[in-house]
Amino acid sequence: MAPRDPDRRQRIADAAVTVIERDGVLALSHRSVATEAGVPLGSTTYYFEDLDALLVAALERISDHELRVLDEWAATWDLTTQLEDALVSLVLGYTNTQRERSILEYEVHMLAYRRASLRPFGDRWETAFAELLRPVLAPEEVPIVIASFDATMLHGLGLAKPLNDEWARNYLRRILRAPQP
Amino acid sequence: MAPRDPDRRQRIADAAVTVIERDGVLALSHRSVATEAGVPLGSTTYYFEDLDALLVAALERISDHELRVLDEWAATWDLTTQLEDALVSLVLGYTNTQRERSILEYEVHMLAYRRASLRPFGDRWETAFAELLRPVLAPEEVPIVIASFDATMLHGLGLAKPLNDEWARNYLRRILRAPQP
DNA sequence: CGCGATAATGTACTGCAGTACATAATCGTA
DNA sequence: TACGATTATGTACTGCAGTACATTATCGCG
Repeated sequence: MAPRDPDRRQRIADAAVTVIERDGVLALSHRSVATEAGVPLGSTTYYFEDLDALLVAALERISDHELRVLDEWAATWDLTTQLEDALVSLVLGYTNTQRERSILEYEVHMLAYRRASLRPFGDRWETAFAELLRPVLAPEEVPIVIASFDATMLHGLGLAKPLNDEWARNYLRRILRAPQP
Repeated sequence: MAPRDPDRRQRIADAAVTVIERDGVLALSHRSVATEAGVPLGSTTYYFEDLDALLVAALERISDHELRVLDEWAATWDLTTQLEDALVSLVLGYTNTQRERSILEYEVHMLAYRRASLRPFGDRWETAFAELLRPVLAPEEVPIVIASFDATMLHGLGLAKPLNDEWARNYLRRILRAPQP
């Protein structure tokens, strides 16, 4: 028979994303997701082998979304000539208007240290970011700029107040305009 | 009556530290700690109101230790004249020989975003670090240098191989020797 | 129209965790 | 030495979570 509700699997995965974003990765359970999605408990176990599969599906969706945002960012700026502005804008967008999501990203990064099945998600975004930077930077500069991006992000997320535009710019400028040794 | 075993509370807290370091914060439970400490289950609930109290006690001990390490570091180097070398040495020490501990530090940082009771631990180390840097840097440089430290740490922890000495030095140098705007 | 395959569900089983608490052990002191 | 205050323990209770699985619903198709 054909599925009665062909999107159900996706809807469950979406509910998982919602739960994770709202309450953190720890709050993920078959039951919390089933409630969130408005489906019976049996559905979540029917569509996902076990909890890990559900988590992976949710992280996949989150990750996909993040990569899309990153591509849009790359399409908006001319990275060759506007790298500094582009990076500042990216950082501010994340820390000030995508705070929850960004925290989640780093949460996953940390989780990945302990749970091997999450390892890929820790790297996916960073790899894509590196891909975008590669054409406009010397190869050895890429990890340096990425590290400086992380630094600005962490600083911004740690603040109670929104990240200051000039602070971010100043930090990134030091890296980008540094004299090569 | 006098306590039969006056150090028991400490021993339990130590066992909690061991569990957390070995298996992560998620693995912490009354039972796992009791087993680790070799005490009956009743002991952990006797000495600690609830699991959160136990977690806090463990994080306190970890935090204390980290602050002591930081003080030793500050005493070893003349930060006024050797700041670059000192920072490189600190980063390498953490990423290459204190890897587990360092990951744990960032884990707690992330947890603190969600659990209010852990908030203090996210900041304690950073505050102490800032304290040490304040005398040798312009005030506005302090958060910048801390951010660069975090950047180098994250980069180092993300690598499969040990962090490269020269990479860390190069990164930090860009921040420290940048021309002031 | 009915039948079989597939989709979907509800429930029950198991294990673990936090916590409460009645009970026992211990030791200073009168 | 006996008592009682305090320390310490074992166990039982409760709730939640993952998972298995028997059962039911649905729909395409002959």
